[in-house]
Amino acid sequence: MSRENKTMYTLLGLLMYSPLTGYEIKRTIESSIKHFWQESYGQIYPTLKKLVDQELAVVHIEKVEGKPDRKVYTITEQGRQEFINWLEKPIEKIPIHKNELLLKVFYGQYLTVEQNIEQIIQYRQKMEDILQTLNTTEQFLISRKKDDPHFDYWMLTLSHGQSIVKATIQWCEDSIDILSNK
Amino acid sequence: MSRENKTMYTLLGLLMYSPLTGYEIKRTIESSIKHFWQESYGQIYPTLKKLVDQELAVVHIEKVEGKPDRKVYTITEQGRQEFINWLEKPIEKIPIHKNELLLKVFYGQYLTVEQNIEQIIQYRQKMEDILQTLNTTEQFLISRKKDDPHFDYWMLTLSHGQSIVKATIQWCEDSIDILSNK
DNA sequence: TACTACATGTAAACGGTTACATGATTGC
DNA sequence: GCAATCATGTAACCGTTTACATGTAGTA
Repeated sequence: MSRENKTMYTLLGLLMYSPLTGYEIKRTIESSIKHFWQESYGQIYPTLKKLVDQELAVVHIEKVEGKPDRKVYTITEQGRQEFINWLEKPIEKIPIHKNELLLKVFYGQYLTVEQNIEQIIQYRQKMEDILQTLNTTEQFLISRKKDDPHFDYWMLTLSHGQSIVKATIQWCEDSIDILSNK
Repeated sequence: MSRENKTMYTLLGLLMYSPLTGYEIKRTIESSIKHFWQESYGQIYPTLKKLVDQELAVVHIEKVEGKPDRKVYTITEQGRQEFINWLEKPIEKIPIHKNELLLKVFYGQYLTVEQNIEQIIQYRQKMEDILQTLNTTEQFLISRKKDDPHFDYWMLTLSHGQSIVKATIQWCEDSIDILSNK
């Protein structure tokens, strides 16, 4: 079995909720877990094929007039067990995240203080944009999904994003202060 | 030129400080930027070769009795310019970080509340371990490097790590509370 | 005796994105 | 007429890690 690749479980988890096509899976990811998880078609379609090979899902083809066939994937009982099995396991490694801004800050001495501050200001702006998006998603969830049994868990992933981004913005502000007093 | 690979600039940045061998570069990374940046030998050695090819660095071989030759790399004037050039550019994309814990939380409805809490408790423990390491590094920096001209910038990268980890621990505690009241 | 530190390097595999191919329908 | 949406899929490439090969010297 693969060492790091969690695409299989990502797809199984979505199929637990309802049968989906590859295209719908991509769209669903885009509107729900995008802020901490992404999958490209280059991963999704081959993985769906694997799921069928391993009998964790079944396909049935829906013919639609004037459009390409829809290949709808449905999770099997085996698939459900495999998914729950993964879900119950504690996570092993927390991989580090390469952060280019921090790399530049680490080498900050080779620029002027002003240049460093400018860099951090631009980073803060990006963080504020991300926070906006998260807040919009939160409003959407509250207004449209608050009766969904998954609601609380979806909100937890959102509030994680908000916490981290807010902490990052605070760090930007503190850092700008520190550099300004140099 | 490559689209995403920043290994070249990472190495140039270290060589700006002093000439180093591939082995020393690896060790230096381990003790300074490890918490937000990693490079493996499989990246370092081929990249050093490229730096020499592009005349951004030069090698000279030091023969040591009883040990393999040391290949010491020194940055060239061209290399310094290339490095500063990269350093001045604002960062473009902020890639999202795949977070397996959040993926599991997102699918939390398929487990019991207790199982989710347990998962988050274990995650918090890992975060506390990371915080410990960061604090130790901070003490080391303060006691041994506080007169280094890079000190303030090194501290900024450390405090970034501390902020994010603390925010994550806080999120864990809040989430455990929310789930306990379900 | 075995492990760690020193030191260099490569090949294979893995995980992932991007670009491309194909083509109908709907809305501006 | 053009862009977007629906829909499937692959090939090429990129970035990275892991495992291996090689060998000495010191230490527990």
